[in-house]
Amino acid sequence: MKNVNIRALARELKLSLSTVSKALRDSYEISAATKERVRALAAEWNYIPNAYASSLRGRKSKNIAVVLPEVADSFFSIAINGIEAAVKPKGYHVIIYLTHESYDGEAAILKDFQSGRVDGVLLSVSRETTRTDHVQELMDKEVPVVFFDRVLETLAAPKVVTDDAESAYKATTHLLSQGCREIAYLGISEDLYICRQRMEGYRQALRDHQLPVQPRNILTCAADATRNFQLVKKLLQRANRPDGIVASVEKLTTTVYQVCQQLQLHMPGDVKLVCFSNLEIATILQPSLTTITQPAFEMGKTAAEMLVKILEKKVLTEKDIRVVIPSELVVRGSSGVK
Amino acid sequence: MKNVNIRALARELKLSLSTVSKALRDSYEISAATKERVRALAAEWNYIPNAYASSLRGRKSKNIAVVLPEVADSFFSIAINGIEAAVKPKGYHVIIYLTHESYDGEAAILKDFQSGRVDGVLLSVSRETTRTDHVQELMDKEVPVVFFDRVLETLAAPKVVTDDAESAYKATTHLLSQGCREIAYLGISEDLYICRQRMEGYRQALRDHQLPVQPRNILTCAADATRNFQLVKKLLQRANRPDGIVASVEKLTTTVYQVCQQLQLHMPGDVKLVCFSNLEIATILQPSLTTITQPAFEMGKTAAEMLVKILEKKVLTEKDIRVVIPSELVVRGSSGVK
DNA sequence: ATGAAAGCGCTAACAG
DNA sequence: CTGTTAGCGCTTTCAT
Repeated sequence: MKNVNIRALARELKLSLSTVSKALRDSYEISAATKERVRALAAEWNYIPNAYASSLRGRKSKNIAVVLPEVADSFFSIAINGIEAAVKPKGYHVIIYLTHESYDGEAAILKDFQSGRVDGVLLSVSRETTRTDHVQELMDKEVPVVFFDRVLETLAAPKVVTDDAESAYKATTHLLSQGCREIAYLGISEDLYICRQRMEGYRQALRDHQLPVQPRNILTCAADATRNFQLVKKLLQRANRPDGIVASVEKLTTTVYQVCQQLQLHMPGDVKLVCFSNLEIATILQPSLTTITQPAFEMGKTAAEMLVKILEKKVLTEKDIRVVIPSELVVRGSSGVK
Repeated sequence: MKNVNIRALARELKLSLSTVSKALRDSYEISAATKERVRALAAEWNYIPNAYASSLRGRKSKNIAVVLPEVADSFFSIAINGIEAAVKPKGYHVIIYLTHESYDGEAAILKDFQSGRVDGVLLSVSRETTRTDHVQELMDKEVPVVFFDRVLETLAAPKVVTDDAESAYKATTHLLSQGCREIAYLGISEDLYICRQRMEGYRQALRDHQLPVQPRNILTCAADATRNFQLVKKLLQRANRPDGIVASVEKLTTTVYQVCQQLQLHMPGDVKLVCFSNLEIATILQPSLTTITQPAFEMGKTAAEMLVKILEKKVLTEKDIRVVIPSELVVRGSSGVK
């Protein structure tokens, strides 16, 4: 790469390596005059410290990893901004890794972190992830992990989540109050904790209204878009088709609208819909989409702040602290309110 | 971090450091038996090489940077997948950096790459970027840069782009053939090369149809969503308001639909719209959105493949090679076709 | 086929 | 206040 290193600066200035190093790090041991000389030459020569050398030496990289299922999802893309906002001022670099909803991908990525590449990890697990050992192993190597959104509940690591069960409860109750009696729940995984929580909220709402929880109304849309389309289509072609849908994930918005279009079902007349989503375009859909809007930015920011705190050894003594930031039900046209 | 290093393995196996190192790298100098012993213990002890030590020594990191304006945009999020697809098999890591459309952010990020943190860079410049020196400086330090989509035309670096001018030409011609006579063009920057190209295509189409290019019909929507909304609203409130719009960027879709909604303008009756966009939801909008769909995945993949080739020294002798992958005009409801 | 030793660039403990 | 020195963990000559 480049050859301006501390040694070169030292030689030029007729100083020792360590003096230059200390001067650059603004050590109290170095005289103001010397510091000035060093800084001047460093600037002039455009000296950039070698990241690997400092990391090797100091055993910290100032890199934090963000491990996500995907980035084509407004929740995650907004969360990234929150994360960046929190760590940039602290001088950390954000490295984004994508699992593409694959457990193997996730495990391979975390494995790699054992090489010391990153100082800490922000993790939102894949849809497939049921095991915890890959994360545990990393934590055993003293790499701090903070979960956000899609957490592994049983691990003793900090977690930042939203009130999934309550939100789904609210959404379902809202649909009930709009007159729905056959409400379906669309999940993307049977294992994902947040999906289970959301489903739980949905079930509880039904129970609290003396309505039966029908297995036929609970779908897992874990496949590709075309298969999800078929699944939802079948659902909405049923004789006793649902008159309300709670969709647990943004992706399913398109699916439901498309199916309704094809089946000539009218929203909100024939079917009402609430979707967990941070999509900006919720307002321009016809009808506009009633959403549960998650605090994506805040969740990312909070998780990142916790991680930085841990890295800076203002250690959280409670390893399994859990922060809940509530979501908001934003009522729009798709649930029948003009 | 962790303490299983080569030294520990060597000690345990009663071998020298170098023998272990060579064995792990499958050197021809080492006997099969020894290799086996080494590998076995390495596996058992879960040895993971220290990334910084190897990088420091070998002056390569196996990291490539992807520098983007933002990630909440389907073009970029899909492009990332193409990039990953290309480099994962080669053992490279993808590190995503976000400029948030800021030149300063971009410059700071590239500056940091001079530390050797990454072996090469895939770059799509910010809306604000007019200067080239920050990139030139990096290239001078022998860090290979490959542009994709948003290129700096004057730099002698490989570029992967789509046929921006032609696509805009096609879009405009399409609107003309649908009967539009007062067509507006919405850009996001006056400097961005691709925006200029798209605008050029638009102008050329008008000229070829003996229509005047009206400055009043060319807007730069470079600000936040609310201000863009105002701008577009003003445009569509004009006495001689446009009957067609070519929007150069996905973000503006929402804006245009919202304005039409508020002004009670009917698409495609009152206004027709074509948008550069890879949005999946194009089909569920009312009316469905006519798009110019860019080959996002292929562009990312191609750019990444070029970069890898350069890194592996199958050098491209032509530094300023330029690959053009065409976009596709997908006609839907918003331009008046059912 | 194996090992000794130098060194990538930087930091920090220890001396002066 | 400045300098000497010993590594961080790994790869790579150059011996043996």
